[in-house]
Amino acid sequence: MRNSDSTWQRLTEHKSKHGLKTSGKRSFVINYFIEADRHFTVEELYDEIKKIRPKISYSTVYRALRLLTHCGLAYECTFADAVVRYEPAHQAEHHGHLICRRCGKIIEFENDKIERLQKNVARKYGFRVSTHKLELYGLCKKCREANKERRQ
Amino acid sequence: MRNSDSTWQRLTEHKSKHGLKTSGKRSFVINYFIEADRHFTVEELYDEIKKIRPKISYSTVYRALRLLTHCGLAYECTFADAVVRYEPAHQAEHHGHLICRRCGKIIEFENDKIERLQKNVARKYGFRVSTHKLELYGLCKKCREANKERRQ
DNA sequence: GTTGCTGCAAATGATTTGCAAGATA
DNA sequence: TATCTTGCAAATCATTTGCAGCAAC
Repeated sequence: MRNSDSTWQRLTEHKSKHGLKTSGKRSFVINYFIEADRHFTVEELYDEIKKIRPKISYSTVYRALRLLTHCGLAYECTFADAVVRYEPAHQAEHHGHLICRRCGKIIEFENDKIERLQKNVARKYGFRVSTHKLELYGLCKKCREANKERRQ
Repeated sequence: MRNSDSTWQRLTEHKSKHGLKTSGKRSFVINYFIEADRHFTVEELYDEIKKIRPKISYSTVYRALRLLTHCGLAYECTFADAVVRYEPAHQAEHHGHLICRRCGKIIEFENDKIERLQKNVARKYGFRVSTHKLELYGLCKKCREANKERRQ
């Protein structure tokens, strides 16, 4: 399912719809993001790409991410640290995030039951839900243990 | 429960702990926010306050909101429009938001079942959850009806 | 050849901060 | 009097944009 033909199809459509040309640099950024299939801050993405293709500029990374957002292949997501991150859209659609407040680790999860309950709640208020965002903040196992040790 | 003595107690503690003095302007902003008991962007809060106390500056509003955040009486929350909002802490702790993508209306809700399921999921991954954030985006009843009318 | 893409530097917008003057303790 | 608070303007930070030169069609 992931990064399926439909991803590339959507890109092609977007390209022809907006009269875009193909460019090696932009393609590289887009591919890198899609293949990595995980969260990035702009800085993280730029730094990783710079190691491989040092001539790609910050602007190009920004512009590629904006393109991905516009054609629905990436979502902006802002966790509690107020830093903007981008995540592959197929991931964003049906999952929540577990975020460790100490080490910053981010785990994704899915849960149909929660989703069904969300829809019920929404209906009660006359809403129809199209997307949702669920973030659970706390401490992961490692960090809880690390905290314990420090206290001893 | 809301805006109980403990709110003012926490403010007093924070004041003495950090050697703050009492100032009419800062108190006004803090009071206004706490009594209003709802979400604000900085701009919204500033604009409303300016009507009543025109001599209060943007900086003062910013500084008051930072103070409230630091002593745990307000939370920053960023919905999908990427605009920073502040909300009273007692509200943030146990509820989700329903957000209409068309008119921007924000409704709060609580749901124990969802919370319990969240804790279960977290446990499965070794996490202990301290706070959570649940946002459901969609269309409210009014906006769905408005959309229908336009289509006819 | 026309139009899009890129890097750079400059612009923008939100937020923070330094500082001098005013207010509180 | 000593220290905190305030408004203003300047600084900062992330992000966007104008433009001249390069690249794709």
